[in-house]
Amino acid sequence: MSKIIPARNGTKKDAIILKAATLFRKKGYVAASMRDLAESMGVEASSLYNHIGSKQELLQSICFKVALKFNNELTAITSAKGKVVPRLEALIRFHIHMMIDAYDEVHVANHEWKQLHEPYLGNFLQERKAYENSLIALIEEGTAAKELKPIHPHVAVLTLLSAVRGLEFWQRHKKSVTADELETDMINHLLTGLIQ
Amino acid sequence: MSKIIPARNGTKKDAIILKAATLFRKKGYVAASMRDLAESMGVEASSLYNHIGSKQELLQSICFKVALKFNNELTAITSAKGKVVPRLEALIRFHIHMMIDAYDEVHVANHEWKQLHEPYLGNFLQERKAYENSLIALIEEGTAAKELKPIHPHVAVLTLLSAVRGLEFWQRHKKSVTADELETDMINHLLTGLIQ
DNA sequence: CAAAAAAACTAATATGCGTTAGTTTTGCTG
DNA sequence: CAGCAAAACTAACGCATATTAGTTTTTTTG
Repeated sequence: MSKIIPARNGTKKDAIILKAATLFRKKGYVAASMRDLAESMGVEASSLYNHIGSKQELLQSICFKVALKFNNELTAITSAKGKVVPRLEALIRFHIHMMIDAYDEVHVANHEWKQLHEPYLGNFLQERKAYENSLIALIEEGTAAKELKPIHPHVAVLTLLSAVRGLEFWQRHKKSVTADELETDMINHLLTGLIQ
Repeated sequence: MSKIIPARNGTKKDAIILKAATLFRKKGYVAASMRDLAESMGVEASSLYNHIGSKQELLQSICFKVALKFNNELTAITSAKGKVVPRLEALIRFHIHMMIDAYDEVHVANHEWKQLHEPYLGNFLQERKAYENSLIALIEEGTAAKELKPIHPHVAVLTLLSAVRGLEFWQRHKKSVTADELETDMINHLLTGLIQ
């Protein structure tokens, strides 16, 4: 018999959620079994149920924890005063840092939300939509102030969000590019383009 | 009893693969069952096996069909003569068109390749890596010719590929932005930036 | 140190899965 | 229309799954 070790500054439940995020990222939510998860914690599958309600609850915790963090940051940024460009830059930097600090959880929220049950699925999509709309408003503010080029704001948001989401593929290049270089180059690319 | 209707200019197997792509995109490969697939074709699950080898084979067909199309196009573009920028532009346009014409299959190849068994998983990743490397070489060519800004080519490729991959989220906005507007705006954004 | 609570265990349940075997129906071909 | 191949069907297999029930072990508490 082994024991579940609580997460740093957290409960045993938190520890399970963290391991679940790693496992769900690696294998996908459906393909990852509770036995896999239990094994990775050195425990039998049924023992997990002393701490959690269900497998689905784990996914919900992960997805909404991530959503909350992004929402808090975006709210701070959109409600701040000042030029749009530096605020946009701050948001991109935040996305990059989230992808580095909470890689597994962000990855799972991005890829496995489909497996959420109702009403969580609907809530999650609604939060995403709201996030997108706030960002669209920020772009429009920038275009109106002539800080940004005239561009269809939906397209700009799509490009921005997709680009930062793609940071999940960056793990492979960690050796050749540092996080700082990445940040600088990506922000430059997204804000000022590739062409000399 | 119903019947499987062959794909236009194709076999019944092709028809199954097409439906599988749609189903795998909607529910994910693991969550999608052969019974789901059969039902969507108006047939019993076991009947599918008169035409296909296995569920896994369906995923393999989808992933490698997509990979082949992308590889062919990139080979044509990288081996062409001329300036880098218009070639890069052509590649981005190709990605956009693929996402519109073969949405389900591209989506599945992008999201479900993890579920490929060896040696297909290894082959697929190798093809992706080669694709990325060719694109990096193209960017480096552009930087050397001073057509492009000095940027870490890994970052540029990551940003470009991620942005076009994100087109899968565009279905929602089809009403407010046409494919042509999307193409123009995204290419402008990626090549010349957002800032006025 | 005894009682109580927490958390592990074993065993089992019901369900759904991919796939196979064997059989029947359909539809083409001579 | 007979014979044959293609393709559908029903039924079942073996296996993995999430979860529950009941029990035992460990840890905490008074």
